[in-house]
Amino acid sequence: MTPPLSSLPTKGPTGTEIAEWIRAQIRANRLVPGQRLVEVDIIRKTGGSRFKVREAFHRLAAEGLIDLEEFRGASVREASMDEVRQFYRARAALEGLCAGDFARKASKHEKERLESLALRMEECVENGTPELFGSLNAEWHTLIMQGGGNSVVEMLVKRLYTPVHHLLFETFYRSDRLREAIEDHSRILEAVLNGDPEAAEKAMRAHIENGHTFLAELDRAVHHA
Amino acid sequence: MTPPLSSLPTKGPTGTEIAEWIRAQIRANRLVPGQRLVEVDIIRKTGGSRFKVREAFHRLAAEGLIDLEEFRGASVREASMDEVRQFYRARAALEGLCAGDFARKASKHEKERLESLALRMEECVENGTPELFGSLNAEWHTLIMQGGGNSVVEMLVKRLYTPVHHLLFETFYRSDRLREAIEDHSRILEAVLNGDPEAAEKAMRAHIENGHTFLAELDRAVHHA
DNA sequence: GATAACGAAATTGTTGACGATATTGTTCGG
DNA sequence: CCGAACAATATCGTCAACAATTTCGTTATC
Repeated sequence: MTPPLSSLPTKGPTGTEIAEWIRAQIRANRLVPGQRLVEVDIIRKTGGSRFKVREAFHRLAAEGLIDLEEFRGASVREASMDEVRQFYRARAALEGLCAGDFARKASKHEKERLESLALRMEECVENGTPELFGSLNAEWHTLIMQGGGNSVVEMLVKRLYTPVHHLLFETFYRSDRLREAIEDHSRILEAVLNGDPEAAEKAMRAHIENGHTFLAELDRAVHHA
Repeated sequence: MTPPLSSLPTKGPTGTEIAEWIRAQIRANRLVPGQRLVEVDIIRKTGGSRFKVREAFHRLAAEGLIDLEEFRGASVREASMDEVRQFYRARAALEGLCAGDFARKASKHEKERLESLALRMEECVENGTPELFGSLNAEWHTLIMQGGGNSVVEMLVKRLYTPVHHLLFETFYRSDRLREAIEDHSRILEAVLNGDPEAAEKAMRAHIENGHTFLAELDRAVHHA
């Protein structure tokens, strides 16, 4: 067998990659809840084959990120406000667990990094750079989850984030919520520095519940208007 | 509106049904960790087409229940002991959350049902009927999760159960573990009857952590032999 | 006897075509 | 002008055939 020419470089994306592309689109709010995902469009935009696109669809459907209806294709799943509440409560329990573990076994370097992130986020609030706050905040939560040493929980939490990512992003432009978050963070940081797992868990759970409360009130205000 | 499954007589199983069949096989320990899943075999045993089987594979891979390797097909994922620990810790946090919510808002009927289940499980230990204990135990946990009113958490927990179901099943034949579980259950029941969410959460978390401790010691004993 | 090279069989990856269904557009009658 | 029946298009579901790759048994060589 002589595979004559090096025809390798023209390799399309794999199903997993397409799924990640779709997830990214959803996080970036370029695909909004309820929007239909037409196979041909995805093929055009990603270069993948129809087969791979469908593979991606099934994976995302299993994650609960999209709906698959017979002969009607895929559409971005839209979470009800009650479901959003459930997402936040689940995250509170899981990230609380991680925060406790992190307080239990964080290294000196990790603690310093956490403190540094907290300081930089405070600067963001003063300087009015919410986009930077968002990425630092993601780093903050990732650091604690990875430091907790439970990759299963980390994956679960990531899946809980994606469906509400666009909502979360809005809150970064609300300076009152940011100030509240800063206070939450300092409480978490203090508990971690003191090596107090229970306090860290409690503070993290409160932090996330606060985030949901803010979101719920925002939604209620919009609904009344 | 929805012409579901039964109204289509001469049609093979859908992808979701095949996935559920595979899950059931894994839970029943008829498919053991590491075992390869050959497409043709699944087709023969379920009557589904190859296309549907692959659809099921991708769903299960997204759940993390099977591994999918290029040109090497699917195989039942085997969890390391460390991963099993992470499963149990995640479950402890999530089911603890549900137990708290359940204690907060369980109806009189639900409380009675919980008490009844506890009594019947005690009888199982005395009568030596571990299979029945297993199904009652499943009912117990399901009741608390559904009563908590968080279907998102319920789904997450179910996915955390499946990969360790065969291990869990073994423990039902250990009367010492069963007696320990009975005591855990009575503590949870008491907290629920008292309407004490924090105690209920704490007791549930302890219950599941105990379950893992037992499993870990069992594994250590086997490993030393 | 051990090892490497080879080839047949088994298994999975991919593509394209065709039927089934939903969606949209059009026409007709009132 | 409006609504209902009908036709055209778009989109999805399924399957069968083919290509690519691994796996495993066989043989040749040292």
